[in-house]
Amino acid sequence: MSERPRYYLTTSIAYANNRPGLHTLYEVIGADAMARWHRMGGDDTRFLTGTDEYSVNIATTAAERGLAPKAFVDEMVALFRTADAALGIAPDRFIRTTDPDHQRAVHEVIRRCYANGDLYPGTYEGWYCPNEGFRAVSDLIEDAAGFHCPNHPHVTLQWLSEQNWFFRLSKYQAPLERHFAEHPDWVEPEYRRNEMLGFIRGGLEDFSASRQNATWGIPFPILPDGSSALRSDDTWDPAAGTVYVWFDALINYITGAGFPDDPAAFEQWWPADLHVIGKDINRLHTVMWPAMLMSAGIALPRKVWVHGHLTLQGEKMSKSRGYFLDPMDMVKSLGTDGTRYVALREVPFDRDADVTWDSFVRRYNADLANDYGNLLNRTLTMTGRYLDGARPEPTADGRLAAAWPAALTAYESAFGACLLHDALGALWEFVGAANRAVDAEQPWVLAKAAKAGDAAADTALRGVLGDLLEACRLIAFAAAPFMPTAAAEAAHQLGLEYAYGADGNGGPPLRDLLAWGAAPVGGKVGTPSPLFPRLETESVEP
RNA sequence: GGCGGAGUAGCUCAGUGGUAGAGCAGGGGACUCAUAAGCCCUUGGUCGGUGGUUCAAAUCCGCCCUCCGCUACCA
Repeated sequence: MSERPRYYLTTSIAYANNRPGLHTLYEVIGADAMARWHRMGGDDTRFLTGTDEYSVNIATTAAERGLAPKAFVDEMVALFRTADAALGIAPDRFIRTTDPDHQRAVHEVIRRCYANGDLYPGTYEGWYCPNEGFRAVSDLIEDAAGFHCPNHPHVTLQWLSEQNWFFRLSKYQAPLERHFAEHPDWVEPEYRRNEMLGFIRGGLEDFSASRQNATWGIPFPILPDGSSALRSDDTWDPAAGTVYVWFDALINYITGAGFPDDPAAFEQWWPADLHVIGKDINRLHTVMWPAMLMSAGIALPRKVWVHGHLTLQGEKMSKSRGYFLDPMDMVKSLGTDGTRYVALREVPFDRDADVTWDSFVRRYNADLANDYGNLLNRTLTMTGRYLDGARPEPTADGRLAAAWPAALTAYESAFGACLLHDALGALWEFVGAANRAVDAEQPWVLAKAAKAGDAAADTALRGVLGDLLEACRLIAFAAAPFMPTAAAEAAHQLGLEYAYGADGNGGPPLRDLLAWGAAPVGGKVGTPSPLFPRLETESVEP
């Protein structure tokens, strides 16, 4: 087993009922950048993402399209995988809840919870909207005619009851409160933690862990009398019902770590260091999931990070209503790295943000084309023209050498706090410093004097260009978790080796490369070519 | 309704007692290595409203207005 520190992080699994939008993949891009940061940093890293594929809704949607549920989700999952690839997302495993090992994991968790007395047969009753399923009374509209679903006001609601297995969440109120108290930063940002703590303190009800009549789901492995639902012909008795999606979906995180098939792997990877999730599923991850794990006797994840949502022109993204950004279209216009950058720079990772296509293009042009890409381009052009491409060494006492340590510290600190937008902001402060240094030092003036025989000017010129090349190198490598392809290309143009693989593994510990002056001595720079071509707003449409 | 958060320049936000800030967008300028990019300067705000505390309030307190989050069986 490896001696390196290990790091296991996950995204939530995407509901495979439609093709993916940027609002869904935003989280995966962020987690992928984090995974790369750890891989490049030398950690033994495992990054899990995937799809949530069961549920009554998916079975219904599949039927509407005339497909078997599995054929339908296969189609959706292919779209997710294509989009992931286009965005440069490199999971160590793409998990699907329809994977066979996930069913084994779910069954094992259920057996453990049952053995612990936390699963019992009961009856669930409530208002049922044929289009949306059971609805909380607080979500319904009440008028003289009775209750109505807010989204389907003309559909008659039914009062239904069904026989379900229940999970004894009520038993875990005190243990959860204790866990929140003893691990104050286990849910972040803090306001998200407080919301859930408030929810827990308000009292917890048991929740359904199975559905009686849903067939598209993992078979529930236990019959109401406690006997196994596995029949002699090796099939599961449908009378036991299926596992409720929200009970099975969360378990993917341990399936993906090797539970229960590979105890050695599970020992290595669990507990997860980080679950990256969206605010809409906070309760599932920070109330239900830890209770399930406690019941099954499994350690709790170390941290849950709750990011915000993207809205498009003030509207919740929704494909059917036209408020939708297709990541594939973005990649077409902004490139893989451009899309990753603007998504993570323009949307604060700790709260909601409204985005527009224009805001992305503006950000791309300002930060990538104008500031960073142009910095690299002008630096390389001057090195080629004034020094015949020979790469001079950076100085130890220039203004950029002095500015770098603080920039790196701010970058790492924001990254460690999951504030990815702030990390990029800190790095781009340094990009600005490098651009200001060009104008302050005026290498073209130095070059003219050097050509006329001024030895001091020649020394100064080499120092300035050495510093600028070093700044470009540091920016490229530091930004590599966000923009891996551009980092490799920038290194190539700088005449430097880029030893990391496509997923960020391999290569030296990134921290070693991020020291001022860590560049190899000597050599020549390559041919400059615009890294991020400038976009004209008018000619680019999503 | 309850609990929590927020309202500051066109946009996104920083600023917790001492004469209003940043980035982007807009305007002007000098330069020229560069992706007509970069750099310098600059327009622009009764800091949601109102009443108080204080020598002094965006900043503290009261009330009001607006917006947002959480408030369990879609996930």
